[in-house]
Amino acid sequence: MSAISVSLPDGSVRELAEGSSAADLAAAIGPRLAADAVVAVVDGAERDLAAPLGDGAAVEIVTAATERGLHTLRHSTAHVLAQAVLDLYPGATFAIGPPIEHGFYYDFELPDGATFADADLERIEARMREIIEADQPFRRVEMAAEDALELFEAHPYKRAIIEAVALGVAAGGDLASEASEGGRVSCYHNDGSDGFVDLCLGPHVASTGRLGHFALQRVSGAYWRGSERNPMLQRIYGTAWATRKDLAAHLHRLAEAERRDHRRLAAELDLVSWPAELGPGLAVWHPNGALVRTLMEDYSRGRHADGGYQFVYSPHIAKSVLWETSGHLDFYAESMYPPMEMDGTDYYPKPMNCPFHVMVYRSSQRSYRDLPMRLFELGAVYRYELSGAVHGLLRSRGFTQDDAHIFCARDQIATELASLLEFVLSVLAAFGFSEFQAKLSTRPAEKYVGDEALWDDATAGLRAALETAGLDYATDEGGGAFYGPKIDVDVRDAIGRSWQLSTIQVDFNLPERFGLEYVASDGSRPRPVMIHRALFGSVERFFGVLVEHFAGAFPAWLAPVQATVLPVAAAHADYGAEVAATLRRLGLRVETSPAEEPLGKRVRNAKVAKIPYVLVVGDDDAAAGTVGVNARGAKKPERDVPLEEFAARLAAEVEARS
RNA sequence: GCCCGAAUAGCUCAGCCGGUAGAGCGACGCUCUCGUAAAGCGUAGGUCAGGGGUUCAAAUCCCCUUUCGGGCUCCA
Repeated sequence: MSAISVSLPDGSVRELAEGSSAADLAAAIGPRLAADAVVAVVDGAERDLAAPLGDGAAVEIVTAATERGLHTLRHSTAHVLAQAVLDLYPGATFAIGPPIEHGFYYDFELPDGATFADADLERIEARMREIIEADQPFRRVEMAAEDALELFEAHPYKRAIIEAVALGVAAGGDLASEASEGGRVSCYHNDGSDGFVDLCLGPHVASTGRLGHFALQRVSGAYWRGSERNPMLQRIYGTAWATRKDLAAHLHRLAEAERRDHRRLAAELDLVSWPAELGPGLAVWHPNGALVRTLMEDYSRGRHADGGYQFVYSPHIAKSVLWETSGHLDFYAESMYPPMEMDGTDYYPKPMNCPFHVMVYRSSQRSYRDLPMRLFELGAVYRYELSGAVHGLLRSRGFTQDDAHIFCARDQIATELASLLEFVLSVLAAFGFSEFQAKLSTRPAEKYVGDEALWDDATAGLRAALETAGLDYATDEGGGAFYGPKIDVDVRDAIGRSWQLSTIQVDFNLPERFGLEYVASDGSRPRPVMIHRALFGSVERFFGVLVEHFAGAFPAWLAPVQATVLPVAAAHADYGAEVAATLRRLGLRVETSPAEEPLGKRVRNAKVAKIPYVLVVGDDDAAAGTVGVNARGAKKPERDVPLEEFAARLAAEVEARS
């Protein structure tokens, strides 16, 4: 028997018997690797472990410890889900079942339009565990597309995929992962099953026994190929991990996210509510929420004043002619509220503030000496969001943009962008965010306005700003809007979720449409460039993100109540009032709670309200001018802290915004 | 907008196969005056989201509407 040699990622070379597979290679390297192996990457392409290796191949054994391995694990688990559903629901057919972040899903169609209920998940999951227990091998078979069409005769969605990927019938791009190209497709049989076979490009784990740390999560509807013109399929979502521990950690993160849900905390902390009478996506702000919001806005205004911005205001509605000129009625109409007619003219609620700021710019002749001109407004906008898309403060129909528009000369773009990005990051950092991820979106291939040199300049400016800021960023080639390139900034919150907040967009379009110009030093009249910039994005959404980030425990500078004073008994009420008054004179937000309830109860109430400091005052304190300090998060309370010392400490904490 | 699910006291929820509404917390009142996460007793509070239908009888079954949740799509 002749031998083949293959190379490993570390550069070493191994001799194997001809016909050996990646699984054999893993076994030859060590039993641990053989057990952990999920798939192989052979000459750069993912392959099943069972696939025979060619002489001279470069082979990497992939374990579930890597993203790639996990991906396969999840993909294979999706197949097991499909097998379970087809077993349990006669007449069911299946569509696609890819791995996704943290898990997988599979889309099905049940006979006679039947649907899954949450209770079905238990039954399906039990069947999946039986399939995993049976340790069925995944066996790859390649065949001509025509044969596959016959094999999947009873499954119209599979047939559609085959036609799309192998026979050139137009289809959505994400389906390409489901089968191979060139008139041939691949399928995976589960040996030992009741003849289950799925159309799939692979690769898969060696057998179902390799799987197991998964949970089915929910069922929902999803359109075939994501288009609302297509039939609605039944989608089942699940999560799958390499180890029991990873699965438990993921489920714990989900529970933590639920605990932090801003809609729940908004009710518990009396911040915001959504009365049904207002309609979807429309909130009212209660005193506590409004106070936090005011503090956020005041801080933002202060920073903008320092940053050379000028404040402007604009109305909530404007005549249709404004939106015709701006182009919004052409490309944004479906997100706009319908017009209201008055005196024979249509007025539209504004979905954006930019045209108004353009009006401010255009209100008088501008000189190069006026540039860059930075206009800022906390502008309320209204957008028609699909009713099913509305979600608390994070997605609403009315919200307030912290919107700035910067008008500058072409040669000022780069410096302006650099200082702009630095400004954005510095303000976000003040709210407790330290991890950022940016995305640079460049010129679309087809439809765009402005000349290429201008795009190149602006894009280079954005890139330089990102690099100066030392920001981690990805480039979305061709992902920019038609009117200019942009940077989006995501922040990572306390439990690792990322939120898209800030955006910096260069715009060559509006200055053109509104015929903006300025008088240059040589007397010529060039067009200014406009930069749109939202920092919080939406004040409401940013507030919601903050609530979740802090789990409702706002830092002292933002907390609606910074300290609560609890007299031990009625006899200490006067001293308690004195303590509260002293702190209030320093501008601190302090409440007192009289001794009508037991102290333990009042401490509990303060803790539940997530108040940063609980101050307990009794005989000793009244005599010595001290307070007992029970700080949020501290292991045990401090006793006999001089009032001046505590006041200075809280004032310093507020000042430092820590 | 579409699919699935949900809506019972201010909040969290119980209420089975239809027989006519309950708890805990909260609020209010009285008692208790207390050194660090829930004192005791009492009172009020619900057209069971709204409307229609089936039935001797509907919180419960059916239809419509509204709002919410999870998705699809979209996005700040």
